[in-house]
Amino acid sequence: MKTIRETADLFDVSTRTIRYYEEIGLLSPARSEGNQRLYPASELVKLKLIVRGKKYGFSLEEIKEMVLLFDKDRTGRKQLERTIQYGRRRIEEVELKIQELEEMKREMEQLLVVFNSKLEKSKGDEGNE
Amino acid sequence: MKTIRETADLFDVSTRTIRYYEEIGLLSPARSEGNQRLYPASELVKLKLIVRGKKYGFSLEEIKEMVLLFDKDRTGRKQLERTIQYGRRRIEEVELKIQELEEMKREMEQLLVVFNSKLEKSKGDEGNE
DNA sequence: AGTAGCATTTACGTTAACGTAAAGGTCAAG
DNA sequence: CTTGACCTTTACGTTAACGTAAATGCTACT
Repeated sequence: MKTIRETADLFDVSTRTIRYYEEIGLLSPARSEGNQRLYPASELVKLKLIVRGKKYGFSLEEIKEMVLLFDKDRTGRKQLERTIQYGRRRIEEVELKIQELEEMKREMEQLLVVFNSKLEKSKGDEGNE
Repeated sequence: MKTIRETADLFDVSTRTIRYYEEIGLLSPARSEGNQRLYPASELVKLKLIVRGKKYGFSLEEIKEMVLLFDKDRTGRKQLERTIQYGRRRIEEVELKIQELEEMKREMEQLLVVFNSKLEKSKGDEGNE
């Protein structure tokens, strides 16, 4: 059970950020005798997912959907099946993002090729700059 | 030479968005006789880069750096070399993003495996729900 | 039991990336 | 040459995701 400060340092975020995530229903830490927040391992796992999700273009609202899916104890079979289905869709979205980033990378590499050939050409005429 | 509306429709963004990109120095369209914006192919290419960049987690400030690199006519050799170097770094960043997204995907798949096994278990005791 | 360094809630402030409205100019069709 | 659909600039409004400050409570150590 880590304090809010320890948790913040662990993920390199501010305590305000952590409290904000609680405000919008993403985290629900335990409390100490004196009402101070205490983060068990399960909350740390959630925070890790949040931080990573943020880093790669998901909004907190989107992340919320994802995290809440893997959060509640899904007892009913139907619920479980739905969760799995929804999870698969999310994974497909991530795959799409990866593919488009790869296309972006290829385009940028193409541009570099163009610039490189310009550079080669300019090797003939030394003397300017 | 497309008008601002045609351009907006082409990329599915608002005209305000396009004007905003001009405000912050990302686009510089031509002008008609009567002072209306006209977008040649080169500006459309830039806008495409911007839209794609946005979609995958880059801020407009970051995109600005990238776009401006491939924008001005880089005449000097030193400038050209620097541009290429900087471009390579950007590509590495994109590669990193891809890798971390792939890790994210793997983790999500792991979670699905866990849920699937839960589902299998619950297949034994039919009768609830 | 005093105090330094944490924590709490409440609430206003900030920035990026636009949205939206006002007041008016431009352009193509008829 | 007059509409109607587009365009212009100016400027204030909005939302997400926190930052920051104030007033106060808790905790660990000496």
